[in-house]
Amino acid sequence: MSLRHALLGLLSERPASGYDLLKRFETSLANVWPATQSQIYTELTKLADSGLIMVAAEGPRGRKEYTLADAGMAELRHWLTETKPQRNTRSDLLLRVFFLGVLRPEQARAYLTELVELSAHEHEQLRQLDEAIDWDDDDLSVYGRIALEYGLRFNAMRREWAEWAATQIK
Amino acid sequence: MSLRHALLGLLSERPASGYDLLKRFETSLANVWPATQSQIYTELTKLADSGLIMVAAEGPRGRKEYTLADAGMAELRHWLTETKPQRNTRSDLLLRVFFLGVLRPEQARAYLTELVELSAHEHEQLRQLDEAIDWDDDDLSVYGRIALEYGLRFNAMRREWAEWAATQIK
DNA sequence: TCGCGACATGTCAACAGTGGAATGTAGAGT
DNA sequence: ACTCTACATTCCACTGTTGACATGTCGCGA
Repeated sequence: MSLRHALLGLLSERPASGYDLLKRFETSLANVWPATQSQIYTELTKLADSGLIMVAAEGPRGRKEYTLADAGMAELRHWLTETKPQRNTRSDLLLRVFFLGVLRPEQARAYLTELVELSAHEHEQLRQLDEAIDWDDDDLSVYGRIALEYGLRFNAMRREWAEWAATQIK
Repeated sequence: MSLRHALLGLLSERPASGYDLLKRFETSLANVWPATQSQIYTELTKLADSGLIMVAAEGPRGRKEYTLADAGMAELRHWLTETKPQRNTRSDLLLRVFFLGVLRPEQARAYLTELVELSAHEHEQLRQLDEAIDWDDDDLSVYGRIALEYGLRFNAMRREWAEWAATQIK
């Protein structure tokens, strides 16, 4: 149940409406924890019901601006410190690798080459994002930069691995 | 819907019962596509209903041994070649990093240090697994080895990243 | 002033995944 | 003969995720 914590986390930075949060999911969290509109609105209602967040203000188009309640902040901290990271690794990308043996060698190699390109492409996207943002010294910047660096290193690693893997076939 | 393809993939290697497949999920696929018992049995029934697999033999304890049908092999090949890998990246581990700012610096650093240890531990487990298996030249070995190498590189990367990240704080 | 795009929320059906309970059999060792 | 473990399947309630549909408003530019 990490979606609720993602929402609490975003609200810990500043108050926001469901719509605002949706936008922020699409941009900053898209690569880490994608969420749909329906999921976000449903979860916000539940969070408000259980008192972890509150409606602080109502705006123009039925807009409801939520803020983090004390209980919400406590829950967020608890999630960050007390709960152990659970292995959530589910990768259809890697799953396919296990079964490449049913294809002809050149098809298998083609799949790995696609992965090389995919990784290179994603790496480039992140690099451009990195350049576009002017990083400050605040928390958001420090941890945002750390998360982005993960993406860069991950894609570099995956690219090299796929290149190596292609040489292993046949 | 990758579970069905994972099952098709395993059955492409050799016929098996639900119980057999469960064991193989627990060992070889656990790090890539975890699945529970209930999920596997349900999916096998659906696959048999739609004619992608067949009950080839019935054994001792109500055991049903499934084999891949031609249609199943076709579907497996289709999945491997035609469908593009979809970004399934959902990482609660990385999600937390975004919000480490709400903690005190030493707590944030502690989290990253935990990640270093986790990565080192998983790396070691995979290294031992690598040693325990005597790799042949067959398809299973080649692609199994490639997948395992991914795990090794991934954990090495994550470890270095977390070590670097810890130095970035405060 | 009219229309369009961005803002804004809510609901629903369907599917995927989790965890546990219930049930029973075959075979190996004592 | 007995018991225990591994084998083997089915069902169920609950939560999480997806995608689509429905509905409406504000404010800006032509």
